[in-house]
Amino acid sequence: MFDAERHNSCHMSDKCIRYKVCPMVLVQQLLSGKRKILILWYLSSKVLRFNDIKRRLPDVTQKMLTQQLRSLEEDNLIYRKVYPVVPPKVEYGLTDLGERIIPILEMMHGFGAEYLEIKSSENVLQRKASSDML
Amino acid sequence: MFDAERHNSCHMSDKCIRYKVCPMVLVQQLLSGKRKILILWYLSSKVLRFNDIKRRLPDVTQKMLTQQLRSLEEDNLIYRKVYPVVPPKVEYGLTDLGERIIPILEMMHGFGAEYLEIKSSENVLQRKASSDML
DNA sequence: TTTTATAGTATCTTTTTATACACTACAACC
DNA sequence: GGTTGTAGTGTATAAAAAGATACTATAAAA
Repeated sequence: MFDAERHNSCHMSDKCIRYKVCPMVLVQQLLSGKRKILILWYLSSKVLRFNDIKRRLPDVTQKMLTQQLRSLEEDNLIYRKVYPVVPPKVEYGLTDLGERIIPILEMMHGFGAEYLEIKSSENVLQRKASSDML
Repeated sequence: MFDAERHNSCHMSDKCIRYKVCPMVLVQQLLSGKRKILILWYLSSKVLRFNDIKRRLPDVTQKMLTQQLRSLEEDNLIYRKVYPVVPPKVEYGLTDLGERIIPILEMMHGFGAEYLEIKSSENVLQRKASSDML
């Protein structure tokens, strides 16, 4: 495993020095999962049940989703509320800590949209350039 | 692989509808690597050479770092500039597109710091509570 | 009566990711 | 003449992540 405490060579080390772990290394660890950002994003609009999340992530297996959810729960970014009913009902939502990520998620969404805009305009230019060559 | 085009069940789908891919799914793909966020973070302060980055990521092997860098380059978030000298010199830096991520990285850093604050104050409380029980 | 739905767990296999280690070129330094 | 440094590549192996599939309980609906 990647040992967070061993490196603190961040260019904000003046601000980081008070922590044993570099905040950025921590964030990298919290968010580096194949679907964690998306799960947080879906939960940022409302509380969802297990299958609600699963439906939004069509290519995830139950096992993997459970794993990712447990990991986010361990990190205290989401909570898990079990209703003792049959059939089972389990709700997932952001914790107070998790809600602090929402503005970051919103910026990411904005960035993704910009990225797509730029890429598509590049493609338009490329198509134009290659048709000009005919 | 995880097929970005197959899901668009984002709660911002009104804004996403113009794209084939949900911007958030794209961002998840761009950033989900074990060290991508950190690499971008280090490059956001200045242009770095291969070994400069490697030194900042003590637990990464050359091969893995090369792989991550190539992937970021493919996604057009970083550039790679080779100087034809001996010994070799290669510089990595953020592209224009990559620079647009900087504000997100800065917020992440802030979030990480908050997270650590909260966690450490919880630990203080925990330690206090358990010592009170003696 | 059979089917459907929920939120999982258990087991096995495949795929992906990561590691260790050896090797390259050539200039400059000792 | 031997060593060091750079930025890699190549091969083999080990570890981790992901996937497929089958299975659970029980209520309610068809």
